[in-house]
Amino acid sequence: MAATIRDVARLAGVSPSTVSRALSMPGVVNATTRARVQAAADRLGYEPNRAARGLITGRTGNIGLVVPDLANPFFPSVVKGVQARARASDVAVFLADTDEDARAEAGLVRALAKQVDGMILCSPRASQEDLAAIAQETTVVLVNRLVEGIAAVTFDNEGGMRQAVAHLVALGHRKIAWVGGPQTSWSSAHRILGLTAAARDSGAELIEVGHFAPTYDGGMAAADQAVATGATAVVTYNDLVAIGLLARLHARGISVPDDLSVVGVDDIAMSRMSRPALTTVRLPKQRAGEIAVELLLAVLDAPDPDTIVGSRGSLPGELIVRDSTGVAHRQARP
Amino acid sequence: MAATIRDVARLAGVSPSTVSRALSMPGVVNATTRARVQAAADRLGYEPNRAARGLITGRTGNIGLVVPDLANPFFPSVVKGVQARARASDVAVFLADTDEDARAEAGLVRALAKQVDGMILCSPRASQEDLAAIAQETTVVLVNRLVEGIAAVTFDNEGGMRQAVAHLVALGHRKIAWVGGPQTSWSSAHRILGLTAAARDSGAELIEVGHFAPTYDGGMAAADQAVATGATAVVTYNDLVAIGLLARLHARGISVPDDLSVVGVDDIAMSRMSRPALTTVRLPKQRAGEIAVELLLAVLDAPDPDTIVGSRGSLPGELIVRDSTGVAHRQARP
DNA sequence: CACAAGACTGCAACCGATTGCAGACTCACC
DNA sequence: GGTGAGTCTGCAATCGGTTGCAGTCTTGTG
Repeated sequence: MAATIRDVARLAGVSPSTVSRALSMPGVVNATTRARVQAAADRLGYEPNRAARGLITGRTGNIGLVVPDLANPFFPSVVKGVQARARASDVAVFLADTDEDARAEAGLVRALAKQVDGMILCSPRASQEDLAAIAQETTVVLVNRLVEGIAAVTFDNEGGMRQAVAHLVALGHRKIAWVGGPQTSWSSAHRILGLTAAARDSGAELIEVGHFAPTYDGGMAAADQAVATGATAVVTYNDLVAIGLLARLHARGISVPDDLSVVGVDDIAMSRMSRPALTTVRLPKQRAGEIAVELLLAVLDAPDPDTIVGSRGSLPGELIVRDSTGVAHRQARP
Repeated sequence: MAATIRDVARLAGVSPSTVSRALSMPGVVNATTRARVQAAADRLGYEPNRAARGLITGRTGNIGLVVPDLANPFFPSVVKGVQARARASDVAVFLADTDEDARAEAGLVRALAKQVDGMILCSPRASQEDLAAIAQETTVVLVNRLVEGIAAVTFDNEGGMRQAVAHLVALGHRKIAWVGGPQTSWSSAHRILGLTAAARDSGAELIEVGHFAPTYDGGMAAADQAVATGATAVVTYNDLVAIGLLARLHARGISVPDDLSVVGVDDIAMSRMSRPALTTVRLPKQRAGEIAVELLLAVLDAPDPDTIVGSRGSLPGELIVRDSTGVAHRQARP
């Protein structure tokens, strides 16, 4: 059985209160006493029980993290960022995977809320109303989603899309297809805004191919429709979709980038490994996780949280040019 | 602020004890009273604070999960399995990523131990002694590692390697190279045992190429050495390595599978997306996570945990044949 | 040498739950 | 109507910590 504060107190010959103070408010306790307590604590391998502390102080030192699907390589990156930053502040992380189930989300948040100081919801699938309700009960930071009145860290989707379009237009592309993500995806909606604006500004034509699952198979499914548009370049919702699309194009004997250029979004690890290596808009996923933690801790510490809610971070994307984009030298296919 | 048991009690006009009983020991409480309590709890959105419960009952309903690196696609799969199974039993999961730091491992376990009922350590990098010490203090289940006296769920490395060798030998390969993982990797050590035995039994020659990082770059680094052995087939520590190896072979103009066959291990999502699609030994990663939770819960519930420790699960691998393996029709390269 | 100020430390209450124990109440039966 | 059995519910202690308050012990000063 793990050592309690009483065990340490007994061994050091002091009261539990003194142990508590010696460990968490050094300076208040006599140096000699503190050394004795420290020695006892070390010998027993004592670590205070955060849960118990949380009952008193209202701060457990735990945070919750909810993601839709860890199998999507985007999320492990964010989780890693959260982990790293949390560890640096001696904060432990509860992780929940909702399996893309919007209803499960609220329930999980509820269950976790009691044992954490606050929660980070990454790309939440829940409705705006549900999120607002959740934020009412516990401190929340959103990642990759924007809801009125809730602190959030997002990616600059518009800027990223502008970079992609500028790159393609510079290569001579004038007809660009967009393979969208899930209908309900917040980021998909914002990416198309950026694309539309960028296309308009640069005189290119944008053709929407529709909504697809944000997966390899979704990309396979989208490929033929993208080709049928006659576009010379395709921008996809994310890299997984782009890679699935590449596979289908390869199977059909359509050459990338000679016949068709392809651009993804995210820059997951897999993207540099695809053939051809994927041109993509890199999102600072890990950084987003780190910032989310910082934002959450800041909100928790703030006397007036509302001042901070306003300061949300929008992280810039960065175009990574690899081999899946090239000069538009063929006419559009029939 | 979230509702406490006292709030519910006040609203229902009963004592906190009655609320506690009404919610967790139905049958003991009068039906009328219980209904009143239930209504009050629902209205306040009451969820008991597990941490507080844990102080009394010794069971928090939380478990800890430690992985070396979420960026390695192997681990998110395991985590997903753990998540899914834990959620089914209404158990919450603490996740920690050690960043491949063996020393951090023990510290993280210590910090988490107090707020969880038990921990699952996935592919722990810590020494056998440290693990034994950890298991002394808290209930532990290992995944992908075997240590005397600790419950564990492992993969049948030997069996998987036998399947791979049988496949290659059937294709006519007689000279097989092995690209090993990290020196300290338990599974790498066991895979080579299986390979050696299988090679011996089937009259094939096994050539060890050395130890490499379990990453794409590790595979790139290993490729040239693997080719230099003159082997007609290569088995790699895992799929990431195999995919890196494929990339380097492609760059050098070495055709897979015509010039060289490649077999990976794990069957991560990426493997079917590589070009050529990777033949690999599929490990039931998610299942391993699920079983680890079951094992942990069983050990926790067992009156005498030692009886269960013996019953460790070894999960079979399954050879998935794709396009990276073919008939050995060329002579070994110089 | 007495006394006051200041530095430490311990006592006890508290956080949000659970649970053994005993008191209160209902009801049936003699 | 009194008594006993049985059912239900509340009291109070407990878990592992934290913290306001008060008591003790030093130490310095007049």
